[in-house]
Amino acid sequence: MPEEQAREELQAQMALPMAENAVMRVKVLFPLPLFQAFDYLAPAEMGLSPGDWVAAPFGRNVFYGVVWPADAGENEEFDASKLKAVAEKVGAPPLAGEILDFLAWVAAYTMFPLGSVLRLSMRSGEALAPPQGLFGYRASGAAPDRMTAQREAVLEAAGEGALTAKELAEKSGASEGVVRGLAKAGALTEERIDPDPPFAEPNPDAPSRPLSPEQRAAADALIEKISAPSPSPVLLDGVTGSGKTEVYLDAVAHVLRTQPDAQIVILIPEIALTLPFLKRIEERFGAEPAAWHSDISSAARRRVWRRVIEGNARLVVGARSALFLPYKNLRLIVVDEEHESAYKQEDGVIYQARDMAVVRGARGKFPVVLASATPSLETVVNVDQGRYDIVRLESRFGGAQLPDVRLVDMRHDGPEPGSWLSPQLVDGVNQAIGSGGQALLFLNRRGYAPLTICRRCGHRMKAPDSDTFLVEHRFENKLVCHHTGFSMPKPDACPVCNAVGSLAPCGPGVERIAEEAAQRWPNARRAVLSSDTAPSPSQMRAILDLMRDGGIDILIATQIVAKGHNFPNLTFVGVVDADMGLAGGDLRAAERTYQLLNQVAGRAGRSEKAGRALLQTFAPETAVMQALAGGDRDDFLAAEAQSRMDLGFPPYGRLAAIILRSSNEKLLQDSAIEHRNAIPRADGVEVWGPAPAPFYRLRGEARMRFLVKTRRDVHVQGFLNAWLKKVKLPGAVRRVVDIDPYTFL
DNA sequence: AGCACGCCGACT
DNA sequence: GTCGGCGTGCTC
Repeated sequence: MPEEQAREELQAQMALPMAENAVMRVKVLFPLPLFQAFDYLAPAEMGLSPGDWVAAPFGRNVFYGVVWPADAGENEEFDASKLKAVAEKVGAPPLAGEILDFLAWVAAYTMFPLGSVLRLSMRSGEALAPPQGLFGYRASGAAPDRMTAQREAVLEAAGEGALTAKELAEKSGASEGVVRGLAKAGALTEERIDPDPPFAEPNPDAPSRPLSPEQRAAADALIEKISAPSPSPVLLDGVTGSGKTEVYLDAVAHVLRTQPDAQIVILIPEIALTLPFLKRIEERFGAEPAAWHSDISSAARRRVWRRVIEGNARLVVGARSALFLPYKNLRLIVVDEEHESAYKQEDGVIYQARDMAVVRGARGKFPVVLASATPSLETVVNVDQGRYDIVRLESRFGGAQLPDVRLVDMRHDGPEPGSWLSPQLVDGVNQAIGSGGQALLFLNRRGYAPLTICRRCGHRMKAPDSDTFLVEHRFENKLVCHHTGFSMPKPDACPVCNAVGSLAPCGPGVERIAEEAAQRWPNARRAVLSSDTAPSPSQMRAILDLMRDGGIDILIATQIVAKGHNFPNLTFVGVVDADMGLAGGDLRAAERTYQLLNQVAGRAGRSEKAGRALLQTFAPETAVMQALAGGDRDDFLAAEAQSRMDLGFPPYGRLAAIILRSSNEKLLQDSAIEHRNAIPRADGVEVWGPAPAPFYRLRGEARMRFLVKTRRDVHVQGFLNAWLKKVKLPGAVRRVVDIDPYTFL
């Protein structure tokens, strides 16, 4: 066994006093779900230090890992006979800067294994392997001995840069054999091509539209704040349509200009928004930024990862996972739409990317800019308490007016039975399309009806392996579970009482609103936009472009429409069910409703045309609805803050959820009881549960939940560690800790 | 994450 | 009598 041999050799060397043959011990962390790094032997001449990449035998495999810093005060002595040797040092640049510290912090905070957190930084599996030999061909200028039509076509196709045989064959229509033949004949020269071509340098001074005086002032204020020696995070608070993107891009330009080695990442919440956003960045800086999200190809992933760790990708735009890339010299993070719940990662390592961005900035002593038109309460409180700075941008760009937002009290002014649109809403649409404008009907619910109920026995149609109601999708004649993706044809008879034709749709989805719109406005050009009608980004783009260009009179849409789109001719927005997000006891429900509806209403009147929005609600007196109608965001936030303070909820207290799940219900219940019996007594801590999680059964698994609420000064992780280490988990029960839970599912 | 070790049901 | 199910535990 070469491994054993290597170890024996190293151990033999240890006995020798010569320094150049000395063996040292290093800690190696693997991207596996393990809580600690493991000790290895390595020859001193390998010159390993923390952050270096190595390959090391672990169990029966050899894995890539990272040399990890030794714990402070760790024993210097070690038993070499128990240690294996590092297999090799990998020729990739080391993890540098704040990242090791940051990863350790995230692991301790989220309570996930350190190795799992490291994996977030290694999401390009093959990036550490030596680059595959990739050869390309270019014309040598020499003519081949014999010329044929196909050879001619290939030489014609060979251009400035080297192209692979495959590319040349595709371009010329000849086979790869012809290409190789020409290379052999000396008419094409073969050369290695870089599988990871570098990113073009962004130009901070590329020609761009000048900022308005207000934008200029905001950009200057932002630049001043981020240039402080030890900058605080800055909230860039700008109403929809104020051009805050241009403002923070100006700050990005400043960093690019003044720090020639600096890297910058802009985090955005939605992958669907990436393409148009990338184009915008490219226009501003005259170069394509490095894009990172879960959907990119493995080749692109590898390229970005390598260029990022080398420090050669200076501007990265990405989804939340881009925060964990191994930047060589990260100097600025921008979190766009910081209030978006998409920043909360819910599978694997559970984290809040916006909050972790702030942590990474603090560890690396660089600025973090949080941008939003409707900042989260957490961020606003951080500003009020002086932990964050703020820059405000108050007026809409180009003289556009904020829409006039009013409420329809559904208790008195609701629609006729069998209809979902109140007379006022119908009137709003009529006025808009009658005067050559466009209307948007917003309902954040896919499908035709959210619930199907048997009129005879009262049975509600549920997914077979989950506690979720099936949503009718009439276009496809299916019943669909929106949580698990289960779907079935809509049955003719009730599966419980067998009554034929008794299954009745309850409540509206966008498809049902579309049906009503078709009856009311048969001559208008209508379209439905949801993830069902536009499953791919390009289909979505097509509908949005059609809307922008005036090809649609009435658009019926879910929240897809809320962000980042500009419809210059949209003059009316009707919100079918403004109360929808308020049900369900989520502590951020009101805040999210405010953010979403404010954003939707803000779609109207983005150019010179005045806009109007009507919100149908059964609770017009609530603080959210009053804030939406009166436009006083600060009053609303103050009311929200007060109620969270009264309840001791975040940001005035801390929350954590423990979720136990298992397909073995008996084991799950026993384990839940065992957990309850082990809850330690602690000052300033309340534990609720065990309670069945909402959707108790999901994909055949049952789930129980504990909710922990503590005072802000309590170290929740310490409490949880003390508690959870007392309970041994049966293998069939999975346990997940969610620090700062958003949804309690 | 892998992978082995270890105890209980249907097969050559 | 064995093959193999996946529950449990370990990897420097």
